[in-house]
Amino acid sequence: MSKNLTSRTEDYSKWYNELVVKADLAENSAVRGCMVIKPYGYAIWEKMQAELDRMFKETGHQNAYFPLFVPKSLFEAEEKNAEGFAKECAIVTHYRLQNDPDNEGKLRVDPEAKLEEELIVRPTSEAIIWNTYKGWIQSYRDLPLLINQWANVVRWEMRTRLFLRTAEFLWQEGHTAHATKQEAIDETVQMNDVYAEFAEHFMAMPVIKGVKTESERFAGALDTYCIEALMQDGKALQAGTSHFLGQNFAKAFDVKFTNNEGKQDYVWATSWGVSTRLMGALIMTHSDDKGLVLPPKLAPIQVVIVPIYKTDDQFETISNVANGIVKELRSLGVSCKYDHRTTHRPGAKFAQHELQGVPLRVAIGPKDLANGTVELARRDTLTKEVIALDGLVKKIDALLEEIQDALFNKALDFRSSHITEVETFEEFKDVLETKTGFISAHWDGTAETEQKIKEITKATIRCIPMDVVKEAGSCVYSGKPSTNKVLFAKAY
RNA sequence: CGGGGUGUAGCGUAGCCCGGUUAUCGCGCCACGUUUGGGACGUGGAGGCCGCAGGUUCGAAUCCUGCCACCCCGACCA
Repeated sequence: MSKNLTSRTEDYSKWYNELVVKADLAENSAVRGCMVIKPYGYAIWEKMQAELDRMFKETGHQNAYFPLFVPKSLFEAEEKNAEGFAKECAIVTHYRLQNDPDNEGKLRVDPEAKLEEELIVRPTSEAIIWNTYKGWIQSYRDLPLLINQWANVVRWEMRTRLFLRTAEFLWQEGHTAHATKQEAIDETVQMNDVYAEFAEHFMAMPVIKGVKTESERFAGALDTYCIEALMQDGKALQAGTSHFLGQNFAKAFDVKFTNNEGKQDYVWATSWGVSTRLMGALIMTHSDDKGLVLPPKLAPIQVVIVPIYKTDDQFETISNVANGIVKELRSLGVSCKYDHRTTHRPGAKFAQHELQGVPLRVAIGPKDLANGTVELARRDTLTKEVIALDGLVKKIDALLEEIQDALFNKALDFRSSHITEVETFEEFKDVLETKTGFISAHWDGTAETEQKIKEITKATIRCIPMDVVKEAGSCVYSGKPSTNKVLFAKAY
């Protein structure tokens, strides 16, 4: 099992390098904490993007694009939001370079080219988007406005972590405007559900849907809904969030509309997002020591065929068989690659495809040609069997579904066995130390208790689950009355 | 910004304490040959401002000073 994967990249550098490299572009690197996503890793992101995008459109959303730069005056308009992000902003102050008179061959910032107003590189786009919406919304007939943006954002974190907290990351951010409070709340919950469905159905990653406590809430939101996943090392990961913003942004950016009674009102808002952090989640949910394990629905290549041969004649015959299989699989919508490289031996190819997490591998050699068989190997169980070439394609099609389910069930079993109900603080600390995972415990609802528990144990309240059972109890820390249990965990 | 650690070839490293031939080894890379059912083997080859800048010395990867970068632990973190 791969533990503490992202903070110990050196241990996994071999296969991490297949996906991504940490940026190291210059000696005095300003791009520190960013990442270069290599083609194979990006192909996984594209698969995720495509499915999410389809789900957004099925729920009535459209894509649009807004500027990278946010003028400071706009950024500061919604106070809580600005305050929340102020400490992690990259700021553009100048627009021109010039030759450095004191340092030949070098450039310097032209002191004459100072911007009148600084531009903030978006850490999130609420400000620029709501400023734009102001001009788009006049009547209830313009609502709801359901827009999503695929973009990059920059958050200058003091400490970065590959995939989970990079200084620049790719994400999508949905920003919607509604005529009523209830409609906005419904949208917030709906999009959280979409995220949960994506995580479970495509990533094969079970998640817990819930609501954040006030202290974990998005800056400027009235409520933050989230999906929380559990990684193989027992730490929780916030995999997606959906925010009910109330009328905060509408008031800050003066976005009013005339309702069907002819009265002016501020619109109700939501925002929701998931990022390349999901790739970290995918890796840390399924991978093993041999490398990635990808669920078939997100694998850029679902089946790889490796030829084993001695002579050119054999290679040609095997290639004919392989190309036939490729054609058949593709007609079923299975993505398939025939690895006909002559520069690598079979063993090296096997290892590489395992590293890249290709769900199924077919090997064809002289023995198979003689017997009318192939060797079929599963990435998730690392098992292989020799089966008849006849019926192979059907078998593969069924097996891909089986693997998708098996991965989800394995992850679900792991999570189920790592949710522990505790009644006392001693138990709480003990489970955190020895067993890890989620802890379900009573909490008195105060930020003070939450803070104290965090200081003592480093565990935070991940969420109040949507399906929480109301039951009277007493707080695991303070002993004060509580109406329901909440989920704690150490988190990334 | 505090505490600790590390910088030597694309990657991983030895050498540093105690200065002295042409800077060590493995992986990877290139050429040729033999190979090919789980990361092949042999022979040959390429690749180094030893993090940067000063200093001490006949001589510095090694000693001294300053700087820079990275990693880990904190602080911070929709």
